[in-house]
Amino acid sequence: MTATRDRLLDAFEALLVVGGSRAATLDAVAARAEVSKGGLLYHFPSKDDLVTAMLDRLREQGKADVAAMRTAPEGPVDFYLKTSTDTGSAFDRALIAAARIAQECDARGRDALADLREGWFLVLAEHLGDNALARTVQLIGDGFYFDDTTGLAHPSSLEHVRTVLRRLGALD
Amino acid sequence: MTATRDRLLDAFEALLVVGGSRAATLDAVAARAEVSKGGLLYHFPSKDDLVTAMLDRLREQGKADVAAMRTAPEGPVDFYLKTSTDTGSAFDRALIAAARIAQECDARGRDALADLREGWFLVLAEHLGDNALARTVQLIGDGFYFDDTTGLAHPSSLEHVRTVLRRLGALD
DNA sequence: GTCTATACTTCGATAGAC
DNA sequence: GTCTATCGAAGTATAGAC
Repeated sequence: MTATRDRLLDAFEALLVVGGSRAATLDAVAARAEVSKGGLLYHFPSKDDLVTAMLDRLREQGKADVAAMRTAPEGPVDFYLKTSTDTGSAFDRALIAAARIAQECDARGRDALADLREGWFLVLAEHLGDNALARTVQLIGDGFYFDDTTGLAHPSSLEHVRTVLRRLGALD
Repeated sequence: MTATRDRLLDAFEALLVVGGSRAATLDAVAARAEVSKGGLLYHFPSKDDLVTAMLDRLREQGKADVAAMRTAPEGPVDFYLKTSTDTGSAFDRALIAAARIAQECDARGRDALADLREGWFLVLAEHLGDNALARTVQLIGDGFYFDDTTGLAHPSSLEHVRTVLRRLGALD
């Protein structure tokens, strides 16, 4: 049954998002997924395995996101900005969870995020035909992302950024 | 003697930067500051007190940074961008340490960062006379900051951003 | 102001029943 | 595939000597 497995990964991500790395203990994950700790450790023999599986799932979601970004009707830039601010989606939750892991200076978390960012950058650079502009847009997305993960998000920021990117011809 | 106190705060910050929240245990802080755990707990009766003191010191450094930003010869925008990427300064270390705390969903860490950001934003908005542009510059700084805290920084990013901001007239 | 020794809790992980 | 019981290590904090 893969249902329990995914429920455990969901619980792990949710705890990372809400309380950070210290809050995402095996006890807490098991309790949230309504499984005993023994049950958890059957699916993931160690906490490292839990982290790895979570990041693997994120990579899958990331591939789908990049594909959607390429064909988005509103264009890749606006799609990228919106998903950088969108809070609540499963992908967003997985992304924030990975950031918590990366903040513990875990190389796997950092690598997973780096690969995702590489995928987004390629699409942005190809669409804009301008590496400096693409990198700037990516940094703005990182900024949204940081603000989200830290609870610093400002409601009007997205519209402000759109205004400025229109001036640069990066957005319709 | 305030020397030991500051050495303990330095050690706490350094451990947060290098290894994240889980690595910054009282044992590790005491060892790094070359003090016994009992010695540490004399200065900071609980870990919460250690966090509070660290954030208080950050606020002091933050006031000085905003003041320097106002009078920087290169202008506040370039000053802000540079300090957002500058790794290694005491202020930068304190800032990253606060981000680690904020990532554990600690309200004090989030509030300290929010206040700092408010200070920077006011200077940017006043200098640029354009809230949308100021918010965009701030997000770019947040992006640099996120990349630094996660080990995702890209060496050419600062020059790329300068290129784009010159197009916008936000930089000489 | 700093140390050692120790109490108490929580964490990650193992063993074995069902 | 899931549970209970338990272990050893590590975490925070206290007590009391110096």
